[in-house]
Amino acid sequence: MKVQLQVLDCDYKMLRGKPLIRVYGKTEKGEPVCVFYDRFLPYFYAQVPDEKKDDFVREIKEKFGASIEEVERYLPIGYGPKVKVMKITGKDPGNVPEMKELTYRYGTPYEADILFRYRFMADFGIKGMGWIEADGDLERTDTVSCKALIADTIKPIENPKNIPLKYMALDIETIPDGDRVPEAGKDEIIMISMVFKPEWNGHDKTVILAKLHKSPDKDVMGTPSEMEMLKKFADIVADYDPDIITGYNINAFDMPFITERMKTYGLLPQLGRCEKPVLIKKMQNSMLVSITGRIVADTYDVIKRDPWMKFKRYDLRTVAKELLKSEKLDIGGIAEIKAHWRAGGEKLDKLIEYCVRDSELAMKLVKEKNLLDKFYELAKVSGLLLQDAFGGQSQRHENKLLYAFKQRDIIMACKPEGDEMKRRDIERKKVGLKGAVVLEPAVGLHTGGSVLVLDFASLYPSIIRSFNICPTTYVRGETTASFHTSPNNARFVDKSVREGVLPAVVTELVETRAAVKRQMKTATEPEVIRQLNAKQLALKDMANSLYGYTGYIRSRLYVMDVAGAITSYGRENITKTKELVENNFNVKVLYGDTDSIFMKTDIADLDRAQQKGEEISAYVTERLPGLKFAFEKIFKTFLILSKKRYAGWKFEKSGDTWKDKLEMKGIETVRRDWCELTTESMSEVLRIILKEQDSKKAIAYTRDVVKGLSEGKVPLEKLTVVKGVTRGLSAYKGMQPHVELAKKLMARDPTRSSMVGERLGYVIVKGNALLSMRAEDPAYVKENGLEIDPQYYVENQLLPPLERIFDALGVSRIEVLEGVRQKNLAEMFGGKKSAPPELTTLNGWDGITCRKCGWSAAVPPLAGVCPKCGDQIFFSKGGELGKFVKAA
DNA sequence: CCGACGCGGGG
DNA sequence: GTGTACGCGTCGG
Repeated sequence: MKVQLQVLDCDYKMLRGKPLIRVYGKTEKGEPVCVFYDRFLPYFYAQVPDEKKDDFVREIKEKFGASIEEVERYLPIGYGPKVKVMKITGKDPGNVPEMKELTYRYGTPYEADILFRYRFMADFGIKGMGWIEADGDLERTDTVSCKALIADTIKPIENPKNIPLKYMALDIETIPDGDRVPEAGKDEIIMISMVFKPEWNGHDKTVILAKLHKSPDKDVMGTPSEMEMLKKFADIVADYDPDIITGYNINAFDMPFITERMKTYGLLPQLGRCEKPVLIKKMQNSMLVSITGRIVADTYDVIKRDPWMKFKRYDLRTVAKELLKSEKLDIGGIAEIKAHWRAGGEKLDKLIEYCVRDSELAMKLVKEKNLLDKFYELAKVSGLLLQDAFGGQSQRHENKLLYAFKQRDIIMACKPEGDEMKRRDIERKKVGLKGAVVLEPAVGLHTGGSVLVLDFASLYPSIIRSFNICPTTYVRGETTASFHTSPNNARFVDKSVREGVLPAVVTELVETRAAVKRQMKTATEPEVIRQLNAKQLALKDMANSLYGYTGYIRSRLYVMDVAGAITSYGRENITKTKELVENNFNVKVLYGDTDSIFMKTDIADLDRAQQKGEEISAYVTERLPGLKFAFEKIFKTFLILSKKRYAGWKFEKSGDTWKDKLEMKGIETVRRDWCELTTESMSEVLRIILKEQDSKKAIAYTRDVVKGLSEGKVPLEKLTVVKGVTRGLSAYKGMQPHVELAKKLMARDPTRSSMVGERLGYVIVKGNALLSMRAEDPAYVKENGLEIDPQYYVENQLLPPLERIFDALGVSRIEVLEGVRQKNLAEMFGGKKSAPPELTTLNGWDGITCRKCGWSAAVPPLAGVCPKCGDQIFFSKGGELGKFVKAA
């Protein structure tokens, strides 16, 4: 029988001494199917000097029962003819690493570190999320949970469709004792929530608890123990049979935790579509979770890595609020989970709701924000399995190039190991890899006329294509073929001699993208347009990052000359362009970076300025073959502080109206350690400078803010900086304001068991203590009439970013602050530092002391406890102790 | 301008 | 599982 399916996953297992490939996928009808294939063996290539061949062949045959065939292939690096290499076929993929090491002792292995499943997929032309047709017989098996077919033939087929998948989002709650992050070795899971799309047996969600619980809610289910809950969880996963498992930070937390808890009870964590248990791999920092037959998609991972999604913090609270306008449920801090769990009743209901909400948010992120679309397409473009498409760029290029090399009879190099990595490190330190050129900026504010910005559309891909740059066209030594020399003095054969693989791949990516964009214009269904857009983005990603792979130190195709050639052409190009425009047009180049040039014209009219831009674009493009220098945007006013830092009043045409916007690069107005006052002042100063072109007004505005600060007129909310307490307080080494505040809060309220997980807002109050010690809770400041420290806010929050701006305008700090009332200035910068107000009222007592360690001081510390030992402190008078100083 | 730490998310 | 794979910000030199 024949079956067609979209490929979700692929693995292999050894069966009766032979590897059995298993391709997991879904049919058009949405039925999960696994295709077996048992006639494929692991192989790789070896190049061994003639005099060592006999020994090598004998040893590898003896040790591994390998069979050897001599074949002709091109080598991956350097232009040259095919050479004779040995194709070594083994019996077990597990032996290949050892065979590779053996080969290194005699010569050079190739393709000896390609994962077996990718070896198979590349040879059969199968791609992740692509479609295949298999012909074979139904197979009775208990190793996979879905229908299985033992295939005679497997081949890729064309089908642009994406099968609707089944999604399950999950979230667990645990209750560690004390101030710790939960540890699977010690702490129990108390509940697991799951959200289903589409629904499971009439449930769109379900929550299971690690204790018996009667609930009128059909979606809530108690179990006698954690172990029973975990069993139930595995049952639900098997019964629902999701394709995608998602959740927030499940790779680093929930999945490893569940897996380990199951193991402690002797339960095998089989959550996949075969007999293999969940595989958790911890790398230096992050975790890798593999569940065969399914895809684990961690929304946190996806969002954190997406360069387009920038947040102050990447916790679920922040991300959900920004992206979904939906919030996590508030249960009063993470430490409250235990109390809610123990209390039962309504409190437990609330905790259940809290747990469900987290799963719902993760599901919404995936489904409403279509977070996975691009990864489906990246899988199809690169050939990687969807699970692996979440990884880095390098794997995508590696796999894409493996396919391309194979089609051309070129063998792929292995990844660098110990010695080779050392060599590369040293080479890089010695020679260096020169990057792009950044033109010296004309620092300052540019007004009058306009600033045109033009840039080279996909510069590096264009260079790779135009100059046929590739490891396979790189000339080493003598050659009779015709070649050209790059600005960094590397030689590449002309395209007429041999087209490079990189140029061919880039061309395919760029042309496919153009075709997809054309399709988008005629498509009508939103669903289709979305998918096409994702595909277009994936193609763009791949095309633009291929250059990076050539210069990546762990690349299989790392040749400094090749990476250097691309950037050297880039540098030459932008320098040439600068000359071209300055010599032939009435413009002055103000700045340029890598592929863009900013030029000042005296044309104020937007339409005429654009016309000039188009003119320049055509002129340059005509003179630089293979590249397109495109008009991008106009700035009416442009402020440049330094390389990579500028702001401009941008105008872009949409339809036939001009839309304006303030654009900022490298000048952040939002940063997590800045208070709102700073953010707001930055934006306003930039707005005044760029839109009103009135630096006097900007200075006056700044003075007003400073004045407001010194007079205590700025609301505390605008001065508050929020930071999260992420670990136990004793785990912090250095001094951080929010941590010190947390310590104070704990001291003030002994009922608090932990601050971990809390987000603390703080302001800095007046005083002599170290900065961090002067962080205070805004509410406490209000209640007790404390004063904020205006000097801190002016010197540390407000002025540093503003000074950089005024600097570029040639305005000094003195000028900015001039005219702020003399009294305030003296108070703030003049020297004498005022003590907290209540200290002046210590009538009758002459100091403060700690009875326990003897610490003493003239003024009480804000913490209200001894800064040395944390014990209670007392008023003192002539050696006798007074009463306990209660800070509140 | 560097190299080495260190941290993120989760309960 | 034929794997070794961050990336940015801060701090001290």
